[in-house]
Formats: sequence, structure tokens, C-alpha cells
Amino acid sequence: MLQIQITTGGKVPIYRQVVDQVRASIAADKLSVGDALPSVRGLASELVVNPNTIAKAYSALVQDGLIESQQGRGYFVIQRREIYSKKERGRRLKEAVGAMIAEAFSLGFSEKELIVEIQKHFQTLAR
Amino acid sequence: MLQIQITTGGKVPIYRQVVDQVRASIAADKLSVGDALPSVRGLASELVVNPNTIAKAYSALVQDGLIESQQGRGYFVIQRREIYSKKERGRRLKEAVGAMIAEAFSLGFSEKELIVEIQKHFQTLAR
DNA sequence: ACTACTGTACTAGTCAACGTAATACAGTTG
DNA sequence: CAACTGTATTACGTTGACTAGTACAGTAGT
Repeated sequence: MLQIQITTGGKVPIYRQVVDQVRASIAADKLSVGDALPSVRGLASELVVNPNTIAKAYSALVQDGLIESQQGRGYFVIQRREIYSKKERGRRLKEAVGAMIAEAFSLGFSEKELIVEIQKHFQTLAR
Repeated sequence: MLQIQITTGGKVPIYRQVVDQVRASIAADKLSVGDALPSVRGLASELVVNPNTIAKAYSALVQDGLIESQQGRGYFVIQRREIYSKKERGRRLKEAVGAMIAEAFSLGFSEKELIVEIQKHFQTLAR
């Protein structure tokens, strides 16, 4: 079963921690298409938070097109809807990466510093 | 003298309206380097707002590198410097990296694929 | 149909951030 | 020293984000 951990008291809201961890799990193939997510109430009681908090997190993931809800059954990972063609996806990725690097360089950061920052981001998401 | 008008009750805060209008005036060369801005108290009483509101607006413009303050004398338009504070640089970098990662994930790319793309970009730049 | 699961919708409370103000402090100029 | 300038501290009202309480609604096995 999917393992999710949260920390309270910090500045990152609970629902966002859930979103990020589910997103990361999907990206890392710990969750595959068709897999069920923990139930809203189940995860809520496990994390000792209100069901609505989990529902909000899952809603965000539905919005992202990563999962879908089935009323009365649960939430399931779905085939990512390919809004863009493969070529277009590549183009957009290149664009996003390029824009980020341009911004970092224009701010005077070195390649090394940038990589460190990116790794920090990934570590944050992995938690 | 510089003309500034505000509307209250809307969703745009007063200090931001002031910031935008001053910025626009500088961009339109209605204000040139060395020109003095209306005094904090003068503009405040003219617009019937608290001096702190104007001070806050001017502070934002100082932060942007558009004007400078001279204690006891006033605020003056300066040559624009494209330098950000250390803190601001960090904030902007984090923002840029976060936006890029979010875009990549929302496009369905995995962390691994993203890293590969970033490395390719660096190699291209290195040439 | 009943039961025990699922998700959903509405409402409300808590808290932090934002925008603004009141007031007192500090520097410049003639 | 008077009359201007900007600055800092503190406080207060409003707003929005986050979370919780509670009730409603669909699904599946018995």
C-alpha cells in the first residue's frame, strides 16, 4: 500500500504534501494505471486529519488528470490523457527547461548552484 | 508635478496603484533620472491616505531598483540597476525551478526524463 | 434491503498574511 | 530652530487559505 507521511506545523499545507507525494509516486511508477489510492477516510484516519483534507488533495490530482474518482468505489490512477502530441510535449519541456535556465543565468547563478537547487526541489518532493 | 489617481473599494490595493503609476511614468519618460517623486506626506494628504501607504509603495519601487530614498530629502528616480538582493535572487530561482518542474510533471515527464533534458541543455550551452 | 464501505457538498472555525493607519523617531535644509 | 523630508514600531480590520464537523449520496457484498 502507498506510504504517505506528513509533517504538521510547517508551512507546507497537509493537502499539498499529499498531492506532491502521490504525484511523485506516480512519476516513480510506485503507482500504476488502474491502481487504487488509499480511501479518503482510510488515509484521513491514518494521518489523523479530516477526510476533507484528503478529498481536497485528490481533487487537485483529478484536476491534473492523474487520477479519477469513482463515486462509491474510490480514486484510481488513470492513463494520463495526452493533451499534447509527443512532439509538442518535447517542445514544451525544452521550452520550460530553457526558460528556467535563462532565468537562473540572468540572475547570476552558476550551473552548479542551479543543479543544487533542482536537487533540493526533488528531495522536497520525494519526502 | 506627477499626477497620480487612485480608486478605492476595488480589489487593487492603493499602494499597488501608486507603484504601477509611478512605474508607468518612468517607463513613459514623464519622470527622468534625478527627478524627485512627490513627498510621502504630500502625496498621502493629496490622496487622503496614510503616509505609510505611500512609503510602502515607494519602498517597493526602491526594491525594484527604480528609485532611491534620501533620508530627509525625498525619493528620486535613479538609473535602473538590474541587480536583485541575495534573498530576492534565491526566491526567484526557487520560483523558476518550481515552475519548470511543475510544468514537466504536468506534461507527464518523469524525474529521470527531466534530468536528461536539463543535462542536454547544459551540454548545448557548453559548446 | 441492510450494512459497511466508498466519494461529495455545505458550513463553519482558525490562523496567517495583507493592507492600512496611528504615532513617534530621525535626517535635511534654509 | 522651524518646516520640511523619510523611517520604524505597533496595531487593527479584512481577507483568504486550510482544516474540521456534519450530513448527503453512490457502490458492493451479504
